[in-house]
Amino acid sequence: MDTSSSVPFRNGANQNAHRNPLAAMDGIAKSAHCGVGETIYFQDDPADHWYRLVNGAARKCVLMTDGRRQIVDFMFPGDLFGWSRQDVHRFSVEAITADTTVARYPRRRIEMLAESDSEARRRIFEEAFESISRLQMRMVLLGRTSAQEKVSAFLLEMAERCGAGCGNVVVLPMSRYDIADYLSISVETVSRTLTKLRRRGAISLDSTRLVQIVDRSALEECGCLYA
Amino acid sequence: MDTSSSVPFRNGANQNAHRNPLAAMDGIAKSAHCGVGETIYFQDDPADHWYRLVNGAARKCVLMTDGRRQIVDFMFPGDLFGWSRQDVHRFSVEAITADTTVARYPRRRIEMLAESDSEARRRIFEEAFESISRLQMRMVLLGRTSAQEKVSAFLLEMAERCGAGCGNVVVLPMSRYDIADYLSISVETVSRTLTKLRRRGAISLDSTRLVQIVDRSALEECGCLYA
DNA sequence: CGATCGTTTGAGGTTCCTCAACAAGTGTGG
DNA sequence: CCACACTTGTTGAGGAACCTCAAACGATCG
Repeated sequence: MDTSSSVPFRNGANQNAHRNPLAAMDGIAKSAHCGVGETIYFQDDPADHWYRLVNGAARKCVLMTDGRRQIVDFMFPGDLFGWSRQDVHRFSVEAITADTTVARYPRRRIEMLAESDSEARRRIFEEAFESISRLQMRMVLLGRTSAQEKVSAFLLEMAERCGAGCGNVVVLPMSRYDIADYLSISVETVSRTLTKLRRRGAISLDSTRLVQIVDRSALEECGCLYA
Repeated sequence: MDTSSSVPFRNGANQNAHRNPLAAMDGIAKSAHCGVGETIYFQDDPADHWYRLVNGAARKCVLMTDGRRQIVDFMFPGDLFGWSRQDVHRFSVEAITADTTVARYPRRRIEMLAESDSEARRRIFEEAFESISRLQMRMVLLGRTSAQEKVSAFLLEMAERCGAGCGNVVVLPMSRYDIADYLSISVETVSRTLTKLRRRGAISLDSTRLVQIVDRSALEECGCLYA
């Protein structure tokens, strides 16, 4: 937990240019490699940069006054984050995997770009709407009452967002603790629920982080309750 | 529940021009008065209009396949809603109070406005970020485990968003059922929790819909756990 | 090799959901 | 005007789901 230290940013170009509304600015973007648990930006840091995840995975979290942690979102390659209407970030973002790479864009320059380039502007807008859409879907997920529904929906979401190929094999980059804080249930319940899903034949757990969706409809029955 | 019928929109200008990034378009906006329970737009309706709540209150909801309803957000005067990256709305919006008034703006015209008017564009952006910010805060709220925390946070949110004057008197426009579906707890628990808060002297319930915050710090202790 | 972390499983306790009943308020029709 | 149905809100009892505490195991790392 206390391994967190701020990430040093370096100049450099980025790969992963697909789905990147800020591609025109990649020349001046600074990129950084982060170790596991390293903080990309802290809660209450000045919000004068936007970020784009180039590689790896990251978590966006809040720390409560009572010590509990909540994960608001996970970030995967291509995701844009760090925008804010406020002057400071209301969440902190930490790298999850060892090979995490982030590109950092100056907020002022982004605003200039959005002012001058209507195509870039349109794509930034789309990205923002995408973010709203994902948040609302996630809200529906969190609204689920039972742990089974939550975990099932989580697995389907991960298969969608970071699944390999066919979409039925998921390598989870995050720990059970992260999943628990993301779904607002206890670690033990996450673990128990996964075992239960495995016993039922809905998934197979080849290793702790490697989940294979065997019976997708069984998961959807639990976790995909909105029409 | 089945009183819902689509709202007939009429031409007309709007009051409540404060905090309205679409003020320039009010001339062509159509406004409508809605009765209690009337639907402003349905889930899966084509998303070719934006809306702004002029008066009253509304709820944005999803209907699950198992019959449960979830309320994603409440809308109050000034709030902009109905935008979507998709072609169809993913939620439905229904009026809560009898005196609800909504202004409807054609999406295509909004896009034109955003293209030509940089000030309007900036304000639309701000409104979108505000929406994201509120959604994330709400996610933190939903992540709360106990019913007390949820209800406390809810009351504080309502005092903020639709409180009268000093911010300690709240006239709730929504029913206990709405609150339950908003917080993802049962109606009975909402009712029980409110009585418990009243017995503790944190609030007073002058009538079922009229809540007065007596001991704000007691609520904040429960419901405002993020720093 | 010991220490720490992540994961899983068990036992007990608490919270909340479900079912049920009841009271108060509202609208309708006779 | 009252009887009636219906909606909304409150309270109680029982049971299920989940949280907390605890212990054990494997993996990783210094």
